Amino acid sequence: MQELSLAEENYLKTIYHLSSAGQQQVSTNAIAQRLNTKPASVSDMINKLADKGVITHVKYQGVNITEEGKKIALHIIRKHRLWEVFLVNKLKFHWDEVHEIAEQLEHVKSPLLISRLDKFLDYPKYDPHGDPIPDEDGVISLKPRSILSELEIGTTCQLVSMKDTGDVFLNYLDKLGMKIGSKIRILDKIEYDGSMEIEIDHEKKVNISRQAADNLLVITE
Amino acid sequence: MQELSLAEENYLKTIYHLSSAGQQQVSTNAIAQRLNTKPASVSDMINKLADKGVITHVKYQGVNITEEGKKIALHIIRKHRLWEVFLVNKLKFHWDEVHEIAEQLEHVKSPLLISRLDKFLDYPKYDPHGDPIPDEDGVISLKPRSILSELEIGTTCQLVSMKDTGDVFLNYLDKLGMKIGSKIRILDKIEYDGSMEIEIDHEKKVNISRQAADNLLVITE
DNA sequence: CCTGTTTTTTAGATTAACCTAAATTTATTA
DNA sequence: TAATAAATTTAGGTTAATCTAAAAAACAGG
Ligand SMILES: [Mn+2]
Ligand SMILES: [Mn+2]
Ligand SMILES: [Mn+2]
Ligand SMILES: [Mn+2]
Repeated sequence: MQELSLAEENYLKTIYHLSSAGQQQVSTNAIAQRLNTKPASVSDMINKLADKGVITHVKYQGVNITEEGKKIALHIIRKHRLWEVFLVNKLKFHWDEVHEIAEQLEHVKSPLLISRLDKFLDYPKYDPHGDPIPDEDGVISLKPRSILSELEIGTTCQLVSMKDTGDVFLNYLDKLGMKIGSKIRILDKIEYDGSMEIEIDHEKKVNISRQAADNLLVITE
Repeated sequence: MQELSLAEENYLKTIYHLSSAGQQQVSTNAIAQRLNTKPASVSDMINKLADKGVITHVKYQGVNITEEGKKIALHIIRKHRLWEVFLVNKLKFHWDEVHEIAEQLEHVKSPLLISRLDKFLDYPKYDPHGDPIPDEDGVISLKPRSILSELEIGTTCQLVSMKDTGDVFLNYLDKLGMKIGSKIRILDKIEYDGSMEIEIDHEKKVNISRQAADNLLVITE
């Protein structure tokens, strides 16, 4: 995998995001807008990235990211999202404060650092915004999400998002120590009212109502 | 405090290190050697840094770092050393693997990040190489080091280095879970043989011999 | 399907951080 | 102390990443 400069990495990541959002073909103007640069600067960079084989380009017709480019972009995205998890879960930042810092941290180069960080964070699958974290090979395994209340006793899963995003509910989850990325094991389900006894992050055991469990989206591992 | 570029930060840090090692005046060649650049490049950068007021320079006579420059340099060094502590204590890197990574991480800009990291690491005073970590104001409080065996019962201190650096001793400490930066509280001293009962990092209680305690250098807080 | 508007590229500059080679200053030592 | 050697600076150039202004191509509405 090639070594790209910081600027090249930011361009490539932006092109990846734009191409997986809209339809492949990414326009010069769209890139310029995202990166707060001028279209002329983008044209320059497009040539450089095309020379390196991470995108293809037909004059006046936008760019496409190549397989190699996609792999590199996903590797940067992996680093970005892992650092975001670190900032929120370990350093206690709020999820809306971490993007800019991760934007810097994602460029740190070290073969070992990210795998150690991944382990330290206990191999999270989603970042604090609920976006999936690609694996070491750049693969995003977007397993279908389940509603917590529908899972069986004994199942282990990871919280990925909430249906109800109201303050009251989020505060309640906060009090329980539950956040996106938390590992949940279902210890028991009470037939009477549908409430559940669960274990959060291998440490805390709590009871949650049927109503709460209906609003928690998780993936099973 | 000014915003310096990555290259400027590396130059300034190098100048600080060279000037606090030898006598103030730092030569162009010495800087070039440290940074693996050419003297001509150093001359360029010297002008830039002098313009910004972080060093002073008299042609053909080397540079001196100013008070402002010192403060900035110490701030970068603080970040470098805190990241080193993170890499060793949290990500389980060995102390001789972390320098290059910290060399990159030290340049991440965020007002909050470092104070949160400092807290997360429990306000370490020394990095994994035994070098002191400057505080937020860039002050290094190099308290005199004591020998553990000479402290009183009830004292809390932090391990900063070992007199005996032989493998056997270091392995023994490793087994006890004791490393540079560990907090040690003296629970009891046995008059009979001078051995001590201590608590390591607020969790583990162990007994160490007089001989071991004689070889542990600590600072009291 | 022509023509005005938008998009994209090209041309030409600038700034930061380097370099080599040559000039200049300082240091050494015969 | 004069000349040789070493250190430092200057001159001139390169590459990466940006910009403005102008040219060229594509698009779109009548
Ligand atoms: Mn970035
Ligand atoms: Mn995110
Ligand atoms: Mn550095
Ligand atoms: Mn160190």
